[in-house]
Amino acid sequence: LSRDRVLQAAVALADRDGIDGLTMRRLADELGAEAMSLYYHVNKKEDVLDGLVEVVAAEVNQEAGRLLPADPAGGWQAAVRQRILAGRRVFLRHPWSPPLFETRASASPQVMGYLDALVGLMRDGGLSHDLIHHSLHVLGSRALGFSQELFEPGEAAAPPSPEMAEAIAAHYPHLAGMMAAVVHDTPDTSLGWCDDQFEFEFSLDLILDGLERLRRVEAAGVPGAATGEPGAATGRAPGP
Amino acid sequence: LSRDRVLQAAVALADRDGIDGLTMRRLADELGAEAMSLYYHVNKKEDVLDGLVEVVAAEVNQEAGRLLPADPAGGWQAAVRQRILAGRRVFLRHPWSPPLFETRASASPQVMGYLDALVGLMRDGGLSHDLIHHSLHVLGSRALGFSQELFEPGEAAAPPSPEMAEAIAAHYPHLAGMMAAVVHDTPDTSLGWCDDQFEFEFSLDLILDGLERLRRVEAAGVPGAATGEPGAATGRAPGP
DNA sequence: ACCTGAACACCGTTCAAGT
DNA sequence: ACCTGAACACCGTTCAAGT
Repeated sequence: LSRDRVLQAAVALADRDGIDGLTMRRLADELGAEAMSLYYHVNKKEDVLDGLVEVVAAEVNQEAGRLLPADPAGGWQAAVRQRILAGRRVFLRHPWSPPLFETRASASPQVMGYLDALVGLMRDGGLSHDLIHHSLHVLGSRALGFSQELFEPGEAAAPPSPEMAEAIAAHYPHLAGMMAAVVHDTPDTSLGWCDDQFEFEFSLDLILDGLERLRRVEAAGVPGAATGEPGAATGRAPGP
Repeated sequence: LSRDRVLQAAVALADRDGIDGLTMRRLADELGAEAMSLYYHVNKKEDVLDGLVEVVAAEVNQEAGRLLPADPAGGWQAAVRQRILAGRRVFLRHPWSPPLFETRASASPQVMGYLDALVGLMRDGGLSHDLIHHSLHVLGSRALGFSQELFEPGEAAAPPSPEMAEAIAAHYPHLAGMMAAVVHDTPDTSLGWCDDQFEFEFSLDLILDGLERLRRVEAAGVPGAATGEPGAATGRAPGP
């Protein structure tokens, strides 16, 4: 019994039963010990949860570490893209972990290390520190490899039944129109009308593309011109 | 005592004590009743949490409903932007609610109504249903008015102490460089080196701008050309 | 119809006690 | 040094009982 073994067992338990199934008592059971024994290796349950973030983030770093150098033709975007998609593969294996990262990422050395490397890739690509800072805000959790969907994958992703669709159409005409059009236009994905991997990559590319555009603005003009104020960033005229 | 009064009290309690302070027993106390009385008006605690999403989302719709029509010169982006920023004002008042939305938005008629109107605005702006669908994925929770930060506002947002900065610099050179540069470049915001409102608007504009660009691609070319496959969206050549 | 008390099955955690 | 049993203060929830 050790802190490490406790954390490994906790990951396994969460993978199997979800985060709600992770209980100090059940965790101890899993290890063939009494609940109170855990407290010799761990301060509180909070400490276990912090440790889980650390373990999963380490897995992300390991997955990212296995990557071959990205095709230079793809620019900094290709390098960032493949790193983030590597992270995503890990989160698909541990779907209970994103909510944990959302509250605890800031405390994790492994996460800091991951982001440090990501910032390095962007720096190599010629982005200013200021633009990189903004990019971390735009990416949010996507920088790590997951995104919080409003309608979680698998639920709204399943095609609604006809009578359900009818009811939706009556109250939410625009949503209904959108759903009908999407299902119709992409029959190949109609078993679930949202392809999560596709949408993740689409979103990531849209953001990386926007950042690259700002990099070019910076490179061409006055430093800070691209990031000085909202609106300026997108070329809109400042409001009244 | 009624379902409505229970939910109102729950919002007030969460505003005051946070989501962890929201307990069936304490909620009953707040209402001058016994814990078990609540179960006459509510099925389970889950039902209360669903209700909270509904109440907050209704507040978002109310805030959005008060908006004047956006300046037509700003295009669909101005309309979407002001609607989303209205939502954000509500979430600033109820900071405990985003995690709830992340798991329960799909069940909420109020959220559906909000999104329906948002889709309508984009439709008016000439975006295809397909592009609108992607845009909801890109925006994620930002469509509603909040974004999940990896480093939560207020913590990493405070400038690190000198010795802390030293330690960070040793292990995370790129992060340290970024932090130093950002603090140096924007001394006016140095009391907290991230201006959350600015970053939210910056990110939102970057995304809306990317979507508008795709709309123009669609308008100019073959339908679906802008959204057919990852990479195509950003003009990159498809990978091998 | 609406509310309640007692009770049950769980939590995380403390603390004194074991080896 | 490491583990444990009993106990405490809390949970959500059921159920029979009150008015």
